[in-house]
Amino acid sequence: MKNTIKPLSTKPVKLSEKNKDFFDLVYQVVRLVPYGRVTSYGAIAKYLGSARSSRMVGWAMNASHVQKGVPAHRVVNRNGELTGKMHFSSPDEMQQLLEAEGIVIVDDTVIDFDKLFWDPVKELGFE
DNA sequence: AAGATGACGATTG
DNA sequence: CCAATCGCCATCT
Repeated sequence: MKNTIKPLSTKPVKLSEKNKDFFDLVYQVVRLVPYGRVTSYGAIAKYLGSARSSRMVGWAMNASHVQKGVPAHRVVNRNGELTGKMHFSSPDEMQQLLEAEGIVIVDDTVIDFDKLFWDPVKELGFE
């Protein structure tokens, strides 16, 4: 799997305007996740109005690692599992970043996920 | 052009 | 509770 966004490449960004918007929105929402809290792909998808396109959120996150200020480690799946840890520079980086924020993780799963869960729809309101 | 893939999620058996 | 399936939709091969 190659990155679609290659800012350092001669190849231009290969994203349509529509997707660019979607990516930006995802980044913005993720950036709003408070320190020590987490959210899910589905929650973001729902907030963006595409409740059934959580996979696209995951895809957006895949490209987010080239962005700055996007705490991708605060985004886990609906069970609080660190499903995207393998996509970090180091497989353990995601967990370490979360633990550094006081989040307890056991077996790649966030403990008290329901308490730490930050739902953009609920916190920011529906648009 | 067609089928496979995936940082997902909900449902069903 | 675990496994199989389906819906979703941009990308990749």
